[in-house]
Amino acid sequence: MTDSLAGIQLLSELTDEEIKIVQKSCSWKTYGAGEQIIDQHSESQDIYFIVDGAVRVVNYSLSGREITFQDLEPGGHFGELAAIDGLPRSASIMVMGEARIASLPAKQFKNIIIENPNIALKLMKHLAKLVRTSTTRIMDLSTLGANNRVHADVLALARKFTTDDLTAEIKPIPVHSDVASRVSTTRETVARVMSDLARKKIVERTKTSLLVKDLERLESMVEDVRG
Amino acid sequence: MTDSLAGIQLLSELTDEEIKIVQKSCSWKTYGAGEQIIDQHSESQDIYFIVDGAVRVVNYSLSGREITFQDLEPGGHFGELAAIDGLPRSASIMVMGEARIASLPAKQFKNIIIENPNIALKLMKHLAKLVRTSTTRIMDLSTLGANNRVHADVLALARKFTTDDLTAEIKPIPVHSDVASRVSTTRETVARVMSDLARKKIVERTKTSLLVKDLERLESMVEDVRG
DNA sequence: GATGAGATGTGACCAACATCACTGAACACC
DNA sequence: GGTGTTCAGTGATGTTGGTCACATCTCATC
Repeated sequence: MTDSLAGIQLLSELTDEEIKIVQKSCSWKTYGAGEQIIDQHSESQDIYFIVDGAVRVVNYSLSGREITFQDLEPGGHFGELAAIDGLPRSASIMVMGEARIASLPAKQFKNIIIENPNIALKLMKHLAKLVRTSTTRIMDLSTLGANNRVHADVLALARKFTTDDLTAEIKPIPVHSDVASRVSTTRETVARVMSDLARKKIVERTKTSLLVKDLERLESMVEDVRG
Repeated sequence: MTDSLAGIQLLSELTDEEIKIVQKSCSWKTYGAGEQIIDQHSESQDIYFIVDGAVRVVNYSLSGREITFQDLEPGGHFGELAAIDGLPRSASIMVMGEARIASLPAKQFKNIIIENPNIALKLMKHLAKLVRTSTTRIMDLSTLGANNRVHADVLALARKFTTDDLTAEIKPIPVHSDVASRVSTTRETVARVMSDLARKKIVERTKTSLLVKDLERLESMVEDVRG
């Protein structure tokens, strides 16, 4: 495997030359499934680039409940917050599957930002997006009931996998406890909502995928409440 | 009144000369109590600076419920998100009292950012802070019950007004419905929690202020659950 | 004071959901 | 083919807190 930052979206403005320089400043490491890359309360301030594999941004409450914030894919990055403001980590990062990760010290990252206004702007857009998604999540938590949040999550998944405009094939089948952790409810509630959606012929569980058979109806179930 | 941007934190790195130039590009306006400066679904992309007065960042659900995100003071700014990414507004802004506001078109704001890396960095820190506060709010909504969230809010207020380390005098007395809107619950629940805190001698309502008499106990009520 | 608009305090009621406790599937690995 | 592990489905039960419906209270204003 060739360790390259060529696919990192945040850095795509850099020239090949510049990328090579950054590459050399990075520490490279492969993490195994379930490993914790960043612990919520660690002091490090590096920024990390996902070259291969996927990671999950999570947080745990005292009671042990797990809250999922995002799943990140190759080309993405994490750890920007601490790199920018020097404060403790705002969340933990856990590896799903196996992942090849590059990390860069905050100082050098800041230099890149200062010297490349385009990257700075890109990073700002990225942060703005984070704020926006957080905002809608807060709205959802404040105004929707747990079942509606599950509906909304299934709908969001469906939109990523939509075949035509009426149906979608979500593959692989989402694990209930993952959904629960994304929308802040319990595994059981998710199971009940899924059963209910199946009973209403809105979704159908097959061997390998979750078919959304009536996208419209699902949409209306969410929009009736969310607006 | 002299219209000046001298007190705007985000722009404090600019020289007096530069500030004057920016000032001229701004539109200035005074808003009355209750006026809406930004409507959630408007298309504008200006950034706004609060010269005098205070504004509230809010959002309304379809069902009419009001969710408060932040209260902003003189020296602050809002509307950065749309100015940065060009997307629709993420929230509405309403004026409390009366306010003097300057607005600057996105394009010119972006120029400032590109030409002043320090300001860019400052803005990034600001965005990072927004993400962090959103994150803890999501955690609170996901893991704390409504009463605990009220406790947490009172505690946060108390910390802003702390006299010694044991007590605090919150002045003016927070309006219950405002608290409710900040922590996503109902006015009634806030009233009940406040009654309960008073019964336990943790707070005391006087003519003009809310005394927190046992800060420690309040802290432990929150930390037992939050961590 | 009289009148009215906000803001509060509290009881009664009920729906939504978390929790607990199992039973079953599905699938990998000896 | 047995055995362990992870995931899914579902009933019973209890709590939380939202909703409704009033009764006050406090001020400002005429």
